[in-house]
Amino acid sequence: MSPTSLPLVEPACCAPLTQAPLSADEALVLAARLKALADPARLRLVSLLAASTGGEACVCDLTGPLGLSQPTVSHHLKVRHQAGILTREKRSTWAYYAVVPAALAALALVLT
Amino acid sequence: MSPTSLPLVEPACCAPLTQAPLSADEALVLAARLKALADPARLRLVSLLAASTGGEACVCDLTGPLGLSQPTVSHHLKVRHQAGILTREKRSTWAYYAVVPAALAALALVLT
DNA sequence: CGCCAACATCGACGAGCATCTATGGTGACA
DNA sequence: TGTCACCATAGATGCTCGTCGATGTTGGCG
Repeated sequence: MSPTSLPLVEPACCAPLTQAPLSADEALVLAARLKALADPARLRLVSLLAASTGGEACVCDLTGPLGLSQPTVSHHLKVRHQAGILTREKRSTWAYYAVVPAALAALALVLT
Repeated sequence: MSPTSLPLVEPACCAPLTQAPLSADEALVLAARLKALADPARLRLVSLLAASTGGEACVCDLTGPLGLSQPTVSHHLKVRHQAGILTREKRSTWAYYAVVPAALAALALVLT
């Protein structure tokens, strides 16, 4: 998809699915956001981050529990950061990622 | 994945993502359910069905608005029926599909 | 200044999947 | 009983994407 960032939080994008039929464009945006979560590794990433102290963790803390290589973890983090689901903060050598609660809430709302 | 049906409604499966870290198995199940929605055509299917009178529609009513061939629509409906998101009722010549509201609600709950 | 650790990027490979055309099965109706 | 919709299945194809190894970049430290 687009290599640039995809604003997730601000517009609720669409009304709940069960209200009005989705346009092709709206469906495209929503599907992209759901795809950002519809993967075992990415779901575990979210829960690992959320359960960490301070709600954040660096890449090196995640490769172990996930059983994935460092480039793969870094790739997932980047994709989901672009989707607006994660925040990224670089402190010296380490890059700390955290979950954006509003992003998940917005998706949940669409499912009614 | 398994060719047989996948029970979606009954167990909430997992606690909200932000509570406890997900096991690999739980993540697999959840991801499968999210993937059943993470596609533009399938999202539009849900909204079309939900917005129809009586909350149901037959295959021939969906191919037009979706712009997809009949086998493709039939395929999507089958997959999501197996995922527990849709119900199927055959009346004479037509096959009517409807949304299971509880299935969407269960997914929304996991996103907290 | 030189070395090392943490992270990002690149290129490639393989699995999974959405879609199509063609075909089979089934119920309605004259 | 023959014909015609409606729907499901089968097989094939092209694309997306998750994953990896290799390499580049940057900041800390002796």
